Amino acid sequence: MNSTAGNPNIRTGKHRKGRRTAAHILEQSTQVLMRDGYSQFSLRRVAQAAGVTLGNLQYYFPTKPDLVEAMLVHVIEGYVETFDRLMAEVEGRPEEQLTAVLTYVIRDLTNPRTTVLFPELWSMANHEPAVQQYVEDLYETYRRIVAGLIARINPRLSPGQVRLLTIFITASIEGHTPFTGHGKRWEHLTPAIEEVAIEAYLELIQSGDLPEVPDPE
Amino acid sequence: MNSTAGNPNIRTGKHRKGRRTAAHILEQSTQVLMRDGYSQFSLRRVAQAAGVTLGNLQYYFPTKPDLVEAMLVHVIEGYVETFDRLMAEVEGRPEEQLTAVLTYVIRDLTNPRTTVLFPELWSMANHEPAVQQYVEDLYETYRRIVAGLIARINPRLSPGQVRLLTIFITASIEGHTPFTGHGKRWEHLTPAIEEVAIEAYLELIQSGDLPEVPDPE
Amino acid sequence: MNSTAGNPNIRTGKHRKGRRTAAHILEQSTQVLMRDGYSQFSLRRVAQAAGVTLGNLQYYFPTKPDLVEAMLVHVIEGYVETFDRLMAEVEGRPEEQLTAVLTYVIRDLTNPRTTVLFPELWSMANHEPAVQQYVEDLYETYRRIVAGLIARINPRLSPGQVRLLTIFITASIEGHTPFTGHGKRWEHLTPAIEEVAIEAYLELIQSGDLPEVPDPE
Amino acid sequence: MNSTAGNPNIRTGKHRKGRRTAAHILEQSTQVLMRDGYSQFSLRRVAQAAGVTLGNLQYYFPTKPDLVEAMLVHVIEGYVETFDRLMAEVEGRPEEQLTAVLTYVIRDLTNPRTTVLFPELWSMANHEPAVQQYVEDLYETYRRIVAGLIARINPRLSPGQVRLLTIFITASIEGHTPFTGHGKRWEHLTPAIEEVAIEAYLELIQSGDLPEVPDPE
DNA sequence: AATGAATGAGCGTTCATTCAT
DNA sequence: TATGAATGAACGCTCATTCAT
Repeated sequence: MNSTAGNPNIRTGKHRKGRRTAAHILEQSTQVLMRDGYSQFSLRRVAQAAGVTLGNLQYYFPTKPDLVEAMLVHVIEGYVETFDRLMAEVEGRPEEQLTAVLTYVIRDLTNPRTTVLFPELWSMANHEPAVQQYVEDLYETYRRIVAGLIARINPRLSPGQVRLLTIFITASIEGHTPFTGHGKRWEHLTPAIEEVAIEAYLELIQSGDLPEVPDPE
Repeated sequence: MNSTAGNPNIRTGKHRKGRRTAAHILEQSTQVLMRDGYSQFSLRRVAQAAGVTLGNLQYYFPTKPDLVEAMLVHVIEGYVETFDRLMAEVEGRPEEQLTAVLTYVIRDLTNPRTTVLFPELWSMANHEPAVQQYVEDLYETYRRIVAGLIARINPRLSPGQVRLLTIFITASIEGHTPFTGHGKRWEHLTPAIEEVAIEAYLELIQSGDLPEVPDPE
Repeated sequence: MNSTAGNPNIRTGKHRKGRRTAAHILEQSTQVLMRDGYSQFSLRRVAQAAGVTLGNLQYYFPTKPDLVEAMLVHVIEGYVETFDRLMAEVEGRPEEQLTAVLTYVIRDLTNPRTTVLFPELWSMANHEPAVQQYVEDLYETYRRIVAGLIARINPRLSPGQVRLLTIFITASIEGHTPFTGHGKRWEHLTPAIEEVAIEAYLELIQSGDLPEVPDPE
Repeated sequence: MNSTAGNPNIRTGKHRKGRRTAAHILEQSTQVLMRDGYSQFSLRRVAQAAGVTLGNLQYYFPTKPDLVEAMLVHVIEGYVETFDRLMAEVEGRPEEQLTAVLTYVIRDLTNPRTTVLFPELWSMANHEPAVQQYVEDLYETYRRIVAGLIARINPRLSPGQVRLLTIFITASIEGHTPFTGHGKRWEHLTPAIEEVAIEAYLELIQSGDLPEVPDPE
């Protein structure tokens, strides 16, 4: 899957060298976003971080939105790939699989990249619909996995209830980012949070004690 | 309590007219932050939104950090006052009081102001320590209220367990902002989320089925 | 002599308090000029240095040129008064009087005020005719004293020769400011320069070995 | 010798066109400094004088200190080259060589560039150490030439005496700038000053009648 | 006599973008 | 592919000045 297939402005490189340059720019672009925040994110900073000239950067990513889009796709691809790998690895009963997935996600919040990047994405999504779309897509991928496992754990749940539980669980976990993320005041509580969260969520799924909600279309 | 007492650069106005101007700038400043995001937040935009000249804006808030700080204090004060009012109103058993507080907070996520402002604050906090401090202070105020109620609901919980539960519950709720907030895809699930969340949290508090964690100092 | 008699914009104060304020502003104004240079000299800085509000400063000195003019007059008055006092003190033969005057001037170059202020005045004079006029007046006062002594030391010199010698001697001394002034690399040579200079100048005056120049009008 | 070798921020142009633009900016920059003085010296004025956009000017000289430094180097290089040329031309006995050098310098004071630029440099040097350094370097180049000739004219002088005489002579000459420089009241005395000065200095050198001073290290 | 409030211009600087080479 | 050159707009900030209080 070519990640930037949708944008004809972006050059991902025809020769080997060009491909490497484009990939390197994307990597450094992400680093700049993490280090400086979107408010200080500029093409010049990215070019400097990547060690290329401004002109050359704009040969690959002609405009700022082009670069941002490509970077988003790049970042999100990384997470999607990780999910795919994770799902290929975990085996056993659905309870164990869900535990593995949620454990991974909760621990990943303490990864500096995740701690910084996701709040950045949430705020960007509030002002740029394109970003909102990409972020939603990533979360939907994640949620589909979780929803599948929930449905297998408790087959009596209606589709609407599965969806509700999925939203509740995944959103709750994301909420820890600014509090138990990397460098945050409560980072050291991560293991305990892990335990409490997973136990509470499994209990909630299994009990099925949920309000009825209309099924999602 | 004078909100800008700490910053001698900021002028809050000595005459009636000046006081109105300064207050008006702060309000419009918040609107600009909500509308455009921090990456597009500029003194010129704020001045235009407030209908004052750039020079006049900087007469009251000489530097951008000064304005941002004052705006943060202004925004946070609003939330703190709301908490105070809320706590003065709710009566009854601690279970009912906690239910009232959490219900309020969950519903408030669908307030456009909250939906937009908090992700902005989370990302800003990652790059500007001063912001991190202010945001932490706000959350700590909120958490102290929640912790007090939790301890009253289940007096057998150790201080460390109370703290753990408080972080878990408050962080989980915050996590819904990008998903059930104003204009978000799952906003319509807010009432159901409310129900699930509060029931689950109360159950968790009462059961006391928690890992042991060192008590906070 | 009221120093600012010529400028109707300037208020030097009617009551005692006002006079003190105006004088204090002038003093601090000079300090700012010395410390920051004319390129960084602003009404705001002067007001802050003087501990008065901008508005109050502009009550006394409505515009920047007004303040600069008053400050110049203030500074120059100081030097003129010093000359007057010096001439009242020195007695004896004209050679000794001249020696006393030149010694004073050469030593005064190492006064921080003189070291900094005069180059400032020279450069300002090149761009603002009003400054040029004031500076010329000061130097003319000084030169008249020197010229008088030279003429008494060697009465055979024509007026043109006296003038020539006066210019040569006074200009030569001024030239040491950037080299033997306060904090300058050759400041420690000041005593030796003093000796060489005065001996050479006296010899020159007494020998009368000078080109003929037209008498000054 | 590449004049801007020390500053990696400055672009001197890699293509023919860019080199011309950078050089043109430097020239016009000097003109603006002469015309308006450092207090009115701004990047916008320089850009306008050079007929380039502000953005383009800052492409070559990213900051104001960068431009000032480059301009200083440019100006000083001009004087150093002139000295070199002068020394290559003058022949004969050291007395004649010194006469040629001092004559040149005294006459050069009436050059508008010199008349205006040097007082500007002296005052700038009092507030910006970098300028002080550059100016000192220029004078040291000049002084070394003069010192060499003095030592040859009177070999019995100690190194300390040579140094003292050099400072005295060169400083004295510089002092005439604000008085006999271009457009100054006593400009017409330049030829007579020339005669008096050189004769007096030669006499002083040859007599060797000087205080003893410690030798310079 | 003094302060507070406001304007409008100009400053140094950074930026996204375009284009020629 | 990549660099160099250039533009024009916007940014945060400082300033001289005016005016009401």
